[in-house]
Amino acid sequence: MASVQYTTQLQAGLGLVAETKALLDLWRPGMSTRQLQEVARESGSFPTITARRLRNIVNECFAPRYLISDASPAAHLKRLAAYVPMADLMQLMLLFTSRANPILGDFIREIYWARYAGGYQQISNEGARAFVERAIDDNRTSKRWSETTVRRVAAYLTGCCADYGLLEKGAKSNRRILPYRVTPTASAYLAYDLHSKGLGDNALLTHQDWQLFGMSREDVIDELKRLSLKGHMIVQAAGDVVRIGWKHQSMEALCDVISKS
DNA sequence: AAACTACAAGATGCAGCGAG
DNA sequence: CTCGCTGCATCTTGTAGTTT
Repeated sequence: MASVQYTTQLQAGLGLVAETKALLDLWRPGMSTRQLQEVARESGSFPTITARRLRNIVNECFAPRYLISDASPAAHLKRLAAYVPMADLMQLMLLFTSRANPILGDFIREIYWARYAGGYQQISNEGARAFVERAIDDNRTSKRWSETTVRRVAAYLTGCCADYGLLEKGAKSNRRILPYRVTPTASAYLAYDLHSKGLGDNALLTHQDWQLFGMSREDVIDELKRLSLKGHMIVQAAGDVVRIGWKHQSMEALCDVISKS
């Protein structure tokens, strides 16, 4: 159990799909958070947004999600953005947003997929609220949140899921669960991402990031086998041991191959 | 029963504030 | 300064009451 603290950072912005895409266009490798903020302000891409709000979006949402690890997420997404469908980008945004905001990742892993598997039709903000209250009881927050903050963070969790396509959109307190499945682009990216971080082939299969997409170890193996048909890798499964032959030399190489397919 | 209206309740965008 | 939390304003949605 990663005992990372939960924060209310999601409140600075939920999915921000369109804003993220616009910022990726403006961002250049090597650009700092502050520079991006300035470029965005002067670009005219955000005519209706105040400087204060832009600071929220860039510093509290874009930077923690995509400018970590030497900005590699931003660099990769920028490479992909022009070529791959929005649905693929949104899955990767979900991945990075969940890593930046552990409360969202845990909510998806523990509540969303449990409800999905249980055959429920919808998830309510009340349900999300119960999750938040339990987290506070478990000392996952630095202090006990106020009543309004609990209610709002609960709504942000479901709202963010809606932005990324896991739940029905719109301002609702009870959202329908939508069919959701990892795409080949997202799974190939995640597999190579974990590999490039130094995870062994077997440890990689059970990494918690797969559970954002509701995938068990066996689901991951099946998915990697499908990817092998596309030539991304070679998978050898013998009993409990899995060996993967990695075809691409780097994340950059993978992104280029995906873009050209 | 359907359509319309008015109002309450809820959701979200935004920005200020205190702590460190 | 940055980070994390919360209050406020606005917009959206649900609903009760009224009219057709």
